[in-house]
Amino acid sequence: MGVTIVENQPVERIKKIGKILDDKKTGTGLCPIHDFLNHFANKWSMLVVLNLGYAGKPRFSELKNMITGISQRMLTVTLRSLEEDGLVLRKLYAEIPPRAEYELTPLGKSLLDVMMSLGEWASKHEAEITKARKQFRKANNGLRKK
Amino acid sequence: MGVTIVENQPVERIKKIGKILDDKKTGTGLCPIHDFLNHFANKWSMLVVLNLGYAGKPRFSELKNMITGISQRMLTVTLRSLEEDGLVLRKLYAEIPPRAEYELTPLGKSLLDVMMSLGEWASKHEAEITKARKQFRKANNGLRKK
DNA sequence: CGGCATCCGAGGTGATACTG
DNA sequence: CAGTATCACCTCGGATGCCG
Repeated sequence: MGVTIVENQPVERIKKIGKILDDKKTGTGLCPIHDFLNHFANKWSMLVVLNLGYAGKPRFSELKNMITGISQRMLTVTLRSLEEDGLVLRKLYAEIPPRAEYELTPLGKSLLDVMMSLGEWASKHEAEITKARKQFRKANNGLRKK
Repeated sequence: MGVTIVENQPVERIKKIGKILDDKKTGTGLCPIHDFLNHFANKWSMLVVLNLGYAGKPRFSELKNMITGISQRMLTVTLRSLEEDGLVLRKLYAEIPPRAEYELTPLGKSLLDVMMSLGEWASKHEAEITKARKQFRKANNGLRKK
């Protein structure tokens, strides 16, 4: 029987990945996903997007309270970055005291869908990963250790 | 009229996100997605997973050549981390010269699906983001600048 | 309240050299 | 070939203080 060929891996999938990876260079010389990750692969961006999707139009302090462990600075920086990328819309009301509202743009909402998939995956497989980590550490205890 | 309620945002989606965010704490006191991101939110992990999904069972050096810009060290570290999380399987053949093969575990393949969604999103919206960035910079030139 | 500027330490990342 | 080890950098991210 066919040992390695195709296996249960659809050829179509391979093509898809190839497209993601190769895609006409972005001018930066990187594939789109790479370029995307450069800006977006940090733990706060995704959490902010998810929480914005959850909350609707939270104010700055509301958002800060929602996201466990985030500092004011990081929330500011992350929001600014997302705003710059066109994923988040910032509305500042010139009131006293000042008020700011944040919400996802349509582009941001489209990303939210993907983020949700990722979140659901994490939620679903979290236990598996934790288990794998323990096994790994047990198996390699004193082996690959320094 | 109901100003903020529901809007065009399905209630079901809100519930889903809430679940992702709140889920019974992971023991670390963080929601699953947060915990996941702590280990996984760096630019290399996702690229390695995607390339492994693409290549099948590449050797170390093959993988290194596939991923633009990654250093030997970072590839090693990333692979080790993924292996520890149970996403990647490493087969080392005791030959001369040595040979190592890497492949995704079933768990890793399930993540691949999600990564592909992310990759397709990035590929699809990359131009939009680039455009948004330029606009943002133009609009705020000398405004929010230092 | 909603930021921004600054300082500073910890850790991520790369270059280089070495080993089995 | 497939790593490990060491070092040096340099960005990330927290703490603090100030402003509109």
